[in-house]
Amino acid sequence: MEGTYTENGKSSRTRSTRQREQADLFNIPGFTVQTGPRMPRARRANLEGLKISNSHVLPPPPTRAIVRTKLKFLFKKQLQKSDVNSLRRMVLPKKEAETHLPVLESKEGIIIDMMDMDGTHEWCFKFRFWPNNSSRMYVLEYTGEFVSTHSLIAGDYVLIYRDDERETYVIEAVKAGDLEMREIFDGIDFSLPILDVMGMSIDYDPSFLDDSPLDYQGETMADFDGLGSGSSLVGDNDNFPADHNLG
DNA sequence: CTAGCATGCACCCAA
DNA sequence: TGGGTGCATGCTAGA
Repeated sequence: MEGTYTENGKSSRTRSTRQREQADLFNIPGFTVQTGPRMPRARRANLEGLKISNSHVLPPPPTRAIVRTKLKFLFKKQLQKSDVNSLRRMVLPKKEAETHLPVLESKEGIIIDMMDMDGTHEWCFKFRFWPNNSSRMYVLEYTGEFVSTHSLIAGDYVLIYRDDERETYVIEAVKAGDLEMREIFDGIDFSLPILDVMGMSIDYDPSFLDDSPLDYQGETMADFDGLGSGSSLVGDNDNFPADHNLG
């Protein structure tokens, strides 16, 4: 039983100070500073109302292609062990999450649909944050099947794009060794700040990918039923920062 | 000194 | 009782 906080001595702020700041920042009702065993946690939020399927991935649509679709590269994330383990969640870089993903008003977060660049999946993730010290920690939940589908391991990458025409996000799994090849073939430096990359207005044609099991037949994402207005990008465009509307 | 983030782990709940 | 969830803890980089 973890009953006391063990300061590592690197910070002059005590845990209680940090927790008080955290409580103030997020206006947590009934919060009192922990000085002993952890407080009992609130009852777990009921997710039933969110109508998330068990697998959190929508049924595989017919094979479709993402060809010459205008995609804006938003950011990439190198996966850590904790991103690919059984917890089925990914920690997102704070700056990128706040800049490029919908603004979260509550820690409960939102459901966000992402098209898979492989053209055969549409993923239903939960984008939320955890209060963390006096800041936030952004996570993408229900990523387990995405990770297993693409056999992702620590060191691999996920790339997040924005499709402004369809007003949806696109997620791509990239193996660690493949990112360099992507930069070479696409001429994109994924390490660049986002505005530098966005200025290129990526015309993305993934058909060169050898590891794609798909048959790109010149269709567009618009050909796929279910990705139109019904796509449940919770927290609609009003929530997007202005720079999402470039182009 | 602070913020960001990877990860540990207490706690909750369904089986 | 085991797995999942939510938050705490500790490490690291940068201001």
